[in-house]
Amino acid sequence: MFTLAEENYLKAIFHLEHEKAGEVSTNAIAESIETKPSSVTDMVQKLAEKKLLVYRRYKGAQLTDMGRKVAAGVIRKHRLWEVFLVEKLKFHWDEVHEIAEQLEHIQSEELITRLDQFLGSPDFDPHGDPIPDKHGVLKRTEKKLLSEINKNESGVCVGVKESSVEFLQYLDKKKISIGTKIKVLGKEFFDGSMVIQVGREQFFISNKIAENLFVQTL
Amino acid sequence: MFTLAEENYLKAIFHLEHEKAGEVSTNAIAESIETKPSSVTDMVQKLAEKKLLVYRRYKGAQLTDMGRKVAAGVIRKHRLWEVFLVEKLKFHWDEVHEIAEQLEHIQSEELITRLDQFLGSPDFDPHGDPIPDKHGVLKRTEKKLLSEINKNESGVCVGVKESSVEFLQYLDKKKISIGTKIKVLGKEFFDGSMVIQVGREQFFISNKIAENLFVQTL
DNA sequence: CATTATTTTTAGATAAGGCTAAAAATTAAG
DNA sequence: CTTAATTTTTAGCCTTATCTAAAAATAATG
Repeated sequence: MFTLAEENYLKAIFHLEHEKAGEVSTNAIAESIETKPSSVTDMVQKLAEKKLLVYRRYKGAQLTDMGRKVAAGVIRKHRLWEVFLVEKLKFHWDEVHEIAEQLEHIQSEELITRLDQFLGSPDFDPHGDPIPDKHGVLKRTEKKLLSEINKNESGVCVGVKESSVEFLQYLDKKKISIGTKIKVLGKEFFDGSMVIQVGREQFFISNKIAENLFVQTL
Repeated sequence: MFTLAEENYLKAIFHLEHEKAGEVSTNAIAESIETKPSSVTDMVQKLAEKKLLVYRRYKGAQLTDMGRKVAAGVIRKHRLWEVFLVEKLKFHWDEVHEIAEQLEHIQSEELITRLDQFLGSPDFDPHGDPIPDKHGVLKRTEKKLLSEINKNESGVCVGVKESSVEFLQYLDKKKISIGTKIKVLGKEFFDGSMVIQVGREQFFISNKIAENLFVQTL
């Protein structure tokens, strides 16, 4: 249906549109996709002819409903494959991106339907990013930093901002991983440190920790 | 490492070399890969420069050890993915070829190592074709038609020649599938019909059945 | 508001992979 | 063993996706 290059452009534009509203600039696409602006101009013109996006010279590009749907489909595949790699093949969550980058382009509706079933129709990938449903709809969720959560609120850990070995090992030690529920019991104005509850344990964390952990509020 | 087109050429030549010995002709490659002879000439010259095959003008191509290894690697991936699709995603064995044709080009040594483990290091794909090991070595096996087996010999069902629905349903009814052990108890010269043993059952089959069932003798 | 600076586009080139048409080798046939 | 048929190769062109260099549009600045 679409070429590898086309899918990659649509995916990049989709992500950029989620970062800031309005038209996506040629340079922004070029940077995100690691190519030259002139190449981007070429490609967006082709994609515009195919009605996958609206393009205004010198202004930028904006996905059409159709373009958005195609992009979401690619992202859905990417994230489902990531779940497969981590859950079934026991890869570590930071090793799977490149492989999923290839797998996301495999063309077969049926394959994805069955893969999704096989994985138990997961809602999030191993990095805590939401998986679009088969219609390209992203589950509307509020992903925030733990540091933004108020006292007595809680959220589910869905990812990390930093992913250094030290940080991941710290989380491991504290038994925090994707899906772990965290409740904020107390919050110190002065330095942003917190007391949180994880499972039956309650403990203190510094602001540095809270600023690098993404949680999902329901 | 290698492009999609290169891998497909190497794979096709590998298969053709197994069909008949000696150099593989340009036309044969063109037919197998559904392309024009002139395109084949072009590509084999490139592959010859990369030392993946030896090419003599007007004579044909022959894989080098390296070319053979690359081809076997692609075939290994293809067949492992087929096992995955059938065993894990519950595809029917005649639906998986096209998808595996895409998956075989995913580049990641580690992925295949883990996939192989996940599948329990299978020796055969769902069609009964042997899966090369990680060094590209094919398990030396004698794949024959059941009709070629002598009285009192036995073999393991590894595939079918014909794959019509009627035939597959017949096999189903007789509880014959990939991996089923079959022993030839008697053979009629006159019409090639046989009496065979499958599990604890003994029954009669016609020559037509015996000529469309591949078995593996050890 | 006129002049830089930046961003974006155009024009022309390149590499991979494929095609058609015509030329050259090889093989087959009389 | 000479001609016809077949196979293979060469030459030239096309498409996709990329690049560089230069031109044009937009934005920023004094």
